Amino acid sequence: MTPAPATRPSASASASASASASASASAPPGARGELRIGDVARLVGTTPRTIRYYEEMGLLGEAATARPAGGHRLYTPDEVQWLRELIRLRDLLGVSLEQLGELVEAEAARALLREEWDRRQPGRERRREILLEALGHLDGQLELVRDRLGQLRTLEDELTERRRRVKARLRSP
Amino acid sequence: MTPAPATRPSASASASASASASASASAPPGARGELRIGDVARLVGTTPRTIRYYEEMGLLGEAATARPAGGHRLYTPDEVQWLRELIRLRDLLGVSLEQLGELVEAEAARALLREEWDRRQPGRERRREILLEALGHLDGQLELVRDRLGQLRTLEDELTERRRRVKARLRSP
DNA sequence: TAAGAACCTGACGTTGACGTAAAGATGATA
DNA sequence: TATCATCTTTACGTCAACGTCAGGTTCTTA
Repeated sequence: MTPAPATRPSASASASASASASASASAPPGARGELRIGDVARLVGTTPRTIRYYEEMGLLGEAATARPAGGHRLYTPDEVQWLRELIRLRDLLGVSLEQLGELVEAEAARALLREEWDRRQPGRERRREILLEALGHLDGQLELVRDRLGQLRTLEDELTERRRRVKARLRSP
Repeated sequence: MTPAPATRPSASASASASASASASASAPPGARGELRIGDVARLVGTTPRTIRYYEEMGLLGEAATARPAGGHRLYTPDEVQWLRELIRLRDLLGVSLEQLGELVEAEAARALLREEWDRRQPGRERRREILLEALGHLDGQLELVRDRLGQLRTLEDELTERRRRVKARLRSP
């Protein structure tokens, strides 16, 4: 249901790709490509309530929490993508929201660091630090994913073996 | 919509094996290899309450539901194994107990058929029927498992790619 | 500018998957 | 045979992850 690979902008001042040509033929809500909570919910296949709940749980970083004038929440395409990833991890890894928070809290920190990165060029040493942290974070997620993959592969093997046996008995009574 | 992850705190206590170790200083409870609910719970890493709940939900077949004299539940090794599989599917696929029930309800039917198989030799035609049903059932499970596998592989690829980029930037600033 | 759609913040309700406590029956063991 | 661990049912409690309703505000559009 979510075919879009859409990798996170892992660094550099990319940011571009303003998805202004989004669905409905309406004026840009946030003067830029920002979307309102209802549209975001439809896009990622959830409800506004859930998004607010995730914010309450601290799963959406500072940026997504910040509120523009008027009090209505607005989300950049990056934030929408971030939400998608959260949901994907939730569904595929089957972790609780709290575990999910721990799992990605480094990611939130990374977003902050990225800002620092963009604004004032950090020194060589600082850059290394930031990149290493991102690396450790990715390794953490990868370990979880690979663990799951291993278990699922084992299960697949067992099921396949059973299937093979049933088929054998179908051929030779 | 949400598959609702298991509320269990620690992932898997497993601690399988030691099937005979528990029988070290105790007489066989069910005159055969049958175990009582507490032992079963320890073996599969859950609680008696959960096992009773699964029975209540109809996840344990007729056999496991049948009660010997005294009213205490007794489980054969096969039934213990069945419970293990249920828990594994629950954890790995992250499905609700209701979905789990649908997913394996054919399995329950299969258990009944197997009994029939053992007791009176079914005719060639009937055997075919039974085997074909088992096959369809296995295919159903396999499809779900493989679907999950595909999604997880995609996720792994994406994470690996990000990792690669971070490492590249670590080498060449 | 007036209406209606969408959003806001509480705050209480719901559902699934169990936990837990009570009061008594059963089983194993000394 | 007494004692104690384990089992039984019944029933209420809990926790996460939202759903839903109320009363008010903001946006968008005719």
